[in-house]
Amino acid sequence: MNKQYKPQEIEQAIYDEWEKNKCFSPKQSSSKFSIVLPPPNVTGTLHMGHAFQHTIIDILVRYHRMLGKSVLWQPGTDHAGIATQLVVENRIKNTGRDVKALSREEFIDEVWAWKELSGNTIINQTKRIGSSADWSRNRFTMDDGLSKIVEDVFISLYEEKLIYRGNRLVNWDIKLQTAVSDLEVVNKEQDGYLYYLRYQLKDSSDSIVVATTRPETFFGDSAICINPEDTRYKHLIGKEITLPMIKRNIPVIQDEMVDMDFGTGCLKITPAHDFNDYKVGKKHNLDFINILNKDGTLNENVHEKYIGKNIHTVREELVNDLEKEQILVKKDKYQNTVPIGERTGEIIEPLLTNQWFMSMSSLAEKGVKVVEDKKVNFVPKHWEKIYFNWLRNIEDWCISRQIFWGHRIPAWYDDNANIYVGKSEKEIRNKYELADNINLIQDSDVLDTWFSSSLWPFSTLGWKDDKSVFEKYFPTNLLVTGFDIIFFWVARMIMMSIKFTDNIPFNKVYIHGLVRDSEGKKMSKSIGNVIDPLDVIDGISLDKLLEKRTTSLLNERQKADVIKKTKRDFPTGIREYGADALRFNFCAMASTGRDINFDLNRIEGYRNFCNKIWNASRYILMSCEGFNYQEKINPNDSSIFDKWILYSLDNVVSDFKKYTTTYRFDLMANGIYDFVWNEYCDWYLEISKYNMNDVTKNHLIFSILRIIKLCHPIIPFITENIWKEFYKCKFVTEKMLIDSSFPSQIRISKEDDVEVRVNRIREIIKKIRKTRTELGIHPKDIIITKIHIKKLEMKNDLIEHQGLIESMTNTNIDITAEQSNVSEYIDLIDDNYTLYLKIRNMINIQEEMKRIDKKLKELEAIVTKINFKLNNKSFIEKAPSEIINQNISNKSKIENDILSLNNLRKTLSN
RNA sequence: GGGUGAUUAGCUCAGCUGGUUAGAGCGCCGCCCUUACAAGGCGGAGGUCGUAAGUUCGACUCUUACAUCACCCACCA
Repeated sequence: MNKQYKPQEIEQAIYDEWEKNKCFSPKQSSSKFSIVLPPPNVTGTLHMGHAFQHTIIDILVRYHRMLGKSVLWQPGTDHAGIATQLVVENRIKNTGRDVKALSREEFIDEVWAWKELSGNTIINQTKRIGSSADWSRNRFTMDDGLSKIVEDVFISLYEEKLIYRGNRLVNWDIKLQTAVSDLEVVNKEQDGYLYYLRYQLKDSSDSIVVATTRPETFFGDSAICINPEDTRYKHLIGKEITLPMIKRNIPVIQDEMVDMDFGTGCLKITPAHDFNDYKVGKKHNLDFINILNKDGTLNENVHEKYIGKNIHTVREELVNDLEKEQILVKKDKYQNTVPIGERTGEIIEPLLTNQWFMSMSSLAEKGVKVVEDKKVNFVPKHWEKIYFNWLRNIEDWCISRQIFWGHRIPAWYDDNANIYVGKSEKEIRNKYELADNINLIQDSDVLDTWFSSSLWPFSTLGWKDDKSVFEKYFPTNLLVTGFDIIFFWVARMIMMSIKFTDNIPFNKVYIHGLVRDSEGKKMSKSIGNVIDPLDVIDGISLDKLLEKRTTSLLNERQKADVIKKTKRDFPTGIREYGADALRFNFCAMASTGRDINFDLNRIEGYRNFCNKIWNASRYILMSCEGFNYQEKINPNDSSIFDKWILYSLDNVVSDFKKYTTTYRFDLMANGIYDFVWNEYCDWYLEISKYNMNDVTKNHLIFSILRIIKLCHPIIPFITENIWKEFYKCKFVTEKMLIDSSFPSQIRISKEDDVEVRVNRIREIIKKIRKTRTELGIHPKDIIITKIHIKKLEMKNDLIEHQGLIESMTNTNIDITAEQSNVSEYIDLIDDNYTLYLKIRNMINIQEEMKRIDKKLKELEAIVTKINFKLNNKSFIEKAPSEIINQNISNKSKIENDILSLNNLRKTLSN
């Protein structure tokens, strides 16, 4: 074995070996564990969020595999309609070609080519992280099988009238020229104005003033609305006003939805361009006047001067004109929110169009129920509230998109706009007995990408094509995903599964946090703080990192900023830390659903931890060369240290199991870290050096193998590699760690005092070491020490391990029955013993005295506090006895410390 | 406007159903290149747990109010 752990030399080979040996395919077993991977979008490469998610899933997958279950991790990728289409459009543009010149078929071919590229990149990245998914079952949402299911589901929902086509107000993305769902719209605050417009009454010289943030929509007004309680305008109800410029007459109506205190109390109603107005329009049976073309230009319903102008840029000109004509009364600064398309960043316009909708209320009800009934559980639980809230206020889902990339809607129209839904034109002609001379055209729209995603847990698991797989692995045990897609995906999967399989898709939903940068900022290309998981695994030079972060930035100032910050944060680039360190980091950071601040220092710490395990293993292999290892431990041979470490290890194992069910990955990682480093390496391995006999060797191998197994789910590469070394030495018979079984509890009869006895010895060692460094005694100077034992039960242990203590403290020890009060000794007092250290060449007496006085003060304050408690009558009466005893024993311990310090003080002052 | 989460050491975070001298990693300080590991060893400094009140024998932990930050939902044009 190498002296240093070098992840880049081992990881690739190990992964290849796992794949070659088909280690990721489910084994035969009566119990199963199944999980689907949230399919990443084929929009490019994986980011830190994916790496985090994969790590969490992989830890559980490997753990359950080691429990001997039939484990299926179903991987795949998502076609991600709009997002992917945009990426490909940009690519085409960047090569200087015209996207619009391409036919639908040509464009889709381009996307498929891109999909190959991106899909492969993603799979390779996933592998580099160590994910043990069953690649033989890899799926893509637009695979034939999955597409067929999408089609079937659509048809069946249509036949049940849960999918319908309707002319409705939808969120229209002008840039993409497609409808998008409510969820794909984000609201942004913006500085704007509130414009006051004067409308003239018909047949009267009177006028009224309305306030609006969108003056350009007045061409589409079909009423003025006032609150029935508003005495200022009561006389106007039923009258008509004439719209400026276009001179169209519209009625004045009343509705209590109008806020009398806002603006003038008069509200213009534009039913075809505002969601609230749409409702008013429906309620009062108003005209729906559309003023917009699909490309965002104004149509012939506006004044001719503005026809063909863009609705987003026409405002300034229009307002100027209104001002000239004295229609604009005034404008006030006003902060309002505008809807922005999530993908394009363009302002979304409400637009009246024909779209396909899915009726949600009945499905949502069932979706609520399974969570209420605890058939599906969210971790952390508070997400259930958010889930309920959304489902209980759900609107129908607009599922059609006017783009090319996606599942084409299986609907055809004849020349009279009759709708036929079916698998193909041929099937439809049969089904509806349509004559050949009837012209049929397929709907050009595709489905919202989340439609196919919502079927993912069953469409990938053989719902239609492999009953044995479906029955065995569905429902899955768990879903691991981010909170940002609870509505988009999680809720819809639950609803669709119930609808089509009559079952839930998963029992548990573990919601993890977001991976942010080290300052807690969202990682984003425009801020230039993105770190690629592969760059942490493989390392990257500063130059390359700068290039990566700035190539997509156009703004020069932004570029300079990013360069400056990157140089500050990564002056020498990023070193290669390996996948295991990255994984351990994610594990350690994954506390209950909180966001993660990604910090390279942390990674380095965990890389060091891997190195620690590496070297601990190396030490044991070196020490046990040629040793005839017996897998069975005979407790009669074990020293108290052997027993102690086995007990502790047992606790770590049972904690690990507990944390897999409570999803406390952070505690899992910390428990292992603490045990391996601070107990196993710092103490047990050090102790073993003093007494390297066959019994010790046997325990060393036994314990390290358990540790390697325990760590494998988190850090699979390094542990598998170490395992190979043990296999070579014939210490293990199973060839591959991934196939081995997770450690079970060792049931050696517990001896309660083992830990106490070991700790006493550790205490003595620590006390001596502490005193040595505090007094500035060089490590090489031997300290003459006497130990006076007060508690007889300690004596045997002390005598037995005297040499060990001497070697670990560099002392010469005399175990004596007598108290000593020779002045060249200082005494450290404990309940059970007193240590006398013969100290020469003391230094810095002044400073030591100061330190001692400070410590004394602290301890005395604590004693005072405890005394206060113990003297408190109600405390004695009401507190449980074990708490009281604890206080009493603490008190005596601290009083000993005080005594020691006082003695030390006395010795020093002489 | 409604909701959720957060606020603990210089930084990043643990602290479960109230009871330890409030912990860890990184960073910092001192000593040590002791043949598993300097990506290391030994030791150390550093916190009135956001503020205020309340419940309790006892509050980092429970209650209420407030402050600050983050996010989500709905938006009065």
